[in-house]
Amino acid sequence: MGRDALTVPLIAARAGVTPSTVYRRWGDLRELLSDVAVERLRPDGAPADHGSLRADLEAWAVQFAEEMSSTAGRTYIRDALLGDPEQGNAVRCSDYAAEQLKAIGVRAAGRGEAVPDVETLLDVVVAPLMYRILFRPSDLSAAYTDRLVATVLGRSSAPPTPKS
Amino acid sequence: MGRDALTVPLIAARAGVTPSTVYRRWGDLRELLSDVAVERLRPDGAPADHGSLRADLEAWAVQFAEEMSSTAGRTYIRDALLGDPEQGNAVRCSDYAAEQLKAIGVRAAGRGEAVPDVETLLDVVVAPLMYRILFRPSDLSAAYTDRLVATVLGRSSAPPTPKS
DNA sequence: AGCTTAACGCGAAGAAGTTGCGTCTCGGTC
DNA sequence: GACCGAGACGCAACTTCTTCGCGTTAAGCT
Repeated sequence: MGRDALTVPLIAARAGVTPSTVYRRWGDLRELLSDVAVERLRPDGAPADHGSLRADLEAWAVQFAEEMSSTAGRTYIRDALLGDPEQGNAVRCSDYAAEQLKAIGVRAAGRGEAVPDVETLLDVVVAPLMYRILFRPSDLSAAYTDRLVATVLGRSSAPPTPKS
Repeated sequence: MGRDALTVPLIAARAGVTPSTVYRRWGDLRELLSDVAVERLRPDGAPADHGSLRADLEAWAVQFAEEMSSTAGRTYIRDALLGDPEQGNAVRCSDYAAEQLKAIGVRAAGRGEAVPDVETLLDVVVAPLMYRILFRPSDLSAAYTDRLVATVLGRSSAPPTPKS
């Protein structure tokens, strides 16, 4: 069935309940889709270990870019952003990325590597990717993501203001 | 009247036409709001001249952050993003920022200053601001925007890959 | 066992979205 | 100057979604 032809009565029928139940629980189709989107955007597991901070970040960024820039990914992002005016679901999406980056950072620190702040990673790697996905149809090639990672690694790797 | 209580029949009545006319022309309330949002997000005029590239960028970034992070601004951004699956309106918003940055850059070049690439400015200054506005409720203080500007000015100011 | 609370189904009423048809106006053409 | 085609709009009927009150059921607690 069509994605944008989705309606609350259809979902209710599929779920075996009446539409009023769905309306009472979620109040709106957008809120429901927003919750669904957040669930779909949740990362599967811990980011893969490639042996070095740079390799981990590059691999993660490439995968992130691919998933988020796909048609399905962009739909989920838009749904997540739209359905919740309180930004709760948007924050959740950002937290997913932050958690993954945090895990990569902890692992790198275990290897003795200098690790950039998560906030810095969000600003330098995630934000440009997301901005381009949402606002500009551009190529998010591995070369581009690698450049972003190189930027953040070439910079002050241990900022004086740790977050935790 | 309530912002989210807006409906096509209301708009049609205000415009003195029948709802079917509005539906035929825009097809959807979201598309209409998207077009309205883009119009509202259009910058008023050329960015102010403060005598130096750094001052111009800082002033522009602060104003941009204030406007976009306000309740009205975020609503417009969301409307613009949401109403157009083809991303045409989102691209338009990004182009607005790019044009402003371009103007600042041209002016700085006229002064003999080294000017960062517009793409770089978008990645380093605009993207983090927009990402935080959309995904993270954080303070977009002047200190933060200044730090973003300092980052982009401290970096390679004339990348080897000019865009135009 | 009896009570409270929350959730659901049901059905009606209201509002929004959709469509086909007729009319009008604006161009261009003979 | 009259005719004709295209596009846009109003009108109205129809479908679908959305909301709401009421009665019922099931779960948890005393």
